[in-house]
Amino acid sequence: MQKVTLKDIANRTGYTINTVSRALKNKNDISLETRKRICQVADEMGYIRNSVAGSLRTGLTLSIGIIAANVSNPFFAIFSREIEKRAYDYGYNVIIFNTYGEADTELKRVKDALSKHVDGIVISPCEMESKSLAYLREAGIPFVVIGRTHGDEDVNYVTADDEKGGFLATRHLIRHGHQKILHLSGPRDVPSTIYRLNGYRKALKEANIPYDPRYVIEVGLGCGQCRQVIHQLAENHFPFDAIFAFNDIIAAEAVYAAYERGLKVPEDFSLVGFDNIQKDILMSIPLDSISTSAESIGEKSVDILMDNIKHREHWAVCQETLNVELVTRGSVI
Amino acid sequence: MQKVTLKDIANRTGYTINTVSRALKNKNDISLETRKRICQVADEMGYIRNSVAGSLRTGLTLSIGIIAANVSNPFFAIFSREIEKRAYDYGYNVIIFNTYGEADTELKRVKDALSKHVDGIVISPCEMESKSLAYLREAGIPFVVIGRTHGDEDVNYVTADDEKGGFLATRHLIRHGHQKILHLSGPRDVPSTIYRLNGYRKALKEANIPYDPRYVIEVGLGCGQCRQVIHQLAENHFPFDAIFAFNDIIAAEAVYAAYERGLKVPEDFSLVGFDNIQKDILMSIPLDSISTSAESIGEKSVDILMDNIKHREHWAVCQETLNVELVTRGSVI
DNA sequence: CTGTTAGCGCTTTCAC
DNA sequence: GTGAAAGCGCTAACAG
Repeated sequence: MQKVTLKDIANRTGYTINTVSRALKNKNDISLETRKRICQVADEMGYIRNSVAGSLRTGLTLSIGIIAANVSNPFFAIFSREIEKRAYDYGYNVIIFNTYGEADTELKRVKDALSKHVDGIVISPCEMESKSLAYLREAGIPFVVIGRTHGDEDVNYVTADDEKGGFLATRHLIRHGHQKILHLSGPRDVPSTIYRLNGYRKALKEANIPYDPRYVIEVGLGCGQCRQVIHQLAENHFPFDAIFAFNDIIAAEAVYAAYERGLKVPEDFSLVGFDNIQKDILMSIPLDSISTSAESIGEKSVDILMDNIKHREHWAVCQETLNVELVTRGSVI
Repeated sequence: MQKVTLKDIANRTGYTINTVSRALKNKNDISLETRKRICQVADEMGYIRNSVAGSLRTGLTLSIGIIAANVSNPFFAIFSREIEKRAYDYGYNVIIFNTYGEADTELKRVKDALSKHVDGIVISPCEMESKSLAYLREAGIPFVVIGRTHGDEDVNYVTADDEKGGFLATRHLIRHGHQKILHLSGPRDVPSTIYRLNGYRKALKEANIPYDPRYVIEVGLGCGQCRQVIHQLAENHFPFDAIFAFNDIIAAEAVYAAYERGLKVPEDFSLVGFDNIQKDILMSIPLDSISTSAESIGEKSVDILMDNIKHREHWAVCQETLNVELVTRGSVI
């Protein structure tokens, strides 16, 4: 099928291209009658606006990019969904760019996104001091960093209140009488790791439980790393009666590993995760977790981006730490 | 920062826009020296190609659309990742469009995608007789339907060998001595549902186990529906010693529900799922499942699309049923 | 109310 | 080897 353009409609109706364009936009400097006629003909001819041409003209593509490690990771999957949905409400599309946690790939993908002229970018950088962020600042495109705070005063970010989350999770375990609480911590260089750990320590302190560094174990985010850790602990008969995991994915892995050794949650140990992915994805066992309470990170990111795009030249920086709350399902007894 | 265009580079180097364009494309009708010089200057000036302009000119956007119910569903999350990765290898980007299983939304999103001038579309239609598909055919854009076969001879599709999968899953359970095998079946109007059920029946027949329709229960794909079913069965003391679930997500939900009633997998019943999402996402318990054996559905879809795009005017239709195999992890004893 | 004109940034064809 | 010119389809500014 031939593509129908404004020109075709113009030829058919006898109006000029410009009039057709304005009529289809429902501008009221075109008579109602003409508008109706033109819209009808456009419809008949199966006209679909070529937004590539429009974008070239207006300088806006009405699309944003998501740059993250891997959209098949449930956290990012949910995140992408949230973003796509919110963006849609603003009339925006979403292009996904997976970095697989590689800095080089990340930079390439940032350039790809820029080349596609996305109007804004949501990025979860794979490194703290990321070249990509410097690049994005240079480029002068609106972007929001998510999941990790950022030193610079002039970079947008959205993150959950990690310290409070860590505190709530740990206090929850303590209140159920647990004392030997393992913290399966995230990668050292991720800010959230530090904050969640701080929350953990704060809760211990509040309960006068001495902090024992052997109970904090760093777990890579790669698949299978947590499993090893659990197996090793079991091997050594390391005593613990509860786990606070850096996130729900690590928690799930802990359950899996425990299962392999004949340990059950919550009978053999209680467990709390983080991110509450279970609000969107069923996880085969109930898992207590920490969730942002009002808006989600994805939604907030889009709101910021849209604000920035609207105030093209001088936008306001927004650094948001979202409130969190505990969600209980029964993995703590 | 001001956007750098070919014109800027032309001004700076003294060459014409055209020469710059050709030089950056490394065309060999430009002298090597000039090419080097121009590329260097482009680099210095931080030039990023405006692919919107290029697309308008060439008619190709180098992006494809994924239209599916919901990318936060693990199956589609993995699927999107596969597609994004493969597309990237071809120099393509991916735009996501969530339909939330609503036919109206789906059609809108198809039009959005067409408006964005994607070069091709991978779609998992929410209805069997989808208006969207008719629309896509009209539009003459390459598209691949996934996950469900399609009556029309001239529509591309990729699907797993559902019947074989259903057969392998059920035979696996039978071989472990199970006789009272529940099949948590998918929605009636999804072709895969029928095929997987056929496989189930075939395996029963092979083992001379009479088919009992009470053992096939249709479960909606919405969250929580499977849970109800399991609870009801438990309430009624309906006897079963194994479950073959339509997919891994339903399987996960079954585990969850069973857990709530104090039943464990595999001690209290064995369980097999479908899609093997666990190859990418950890599921807290080991789950036997059915997987496509060589290429994945996502990869194959992209390959087909790229072939269609290349042979712009008269492409070959490709209807592919991918071979499947059983993956065991210990949820069947 | 509608038409005219110009141009977004790139690629392609053809000429020199 | 390089330049000149045209045009992809749309929109914005201005004219009438």
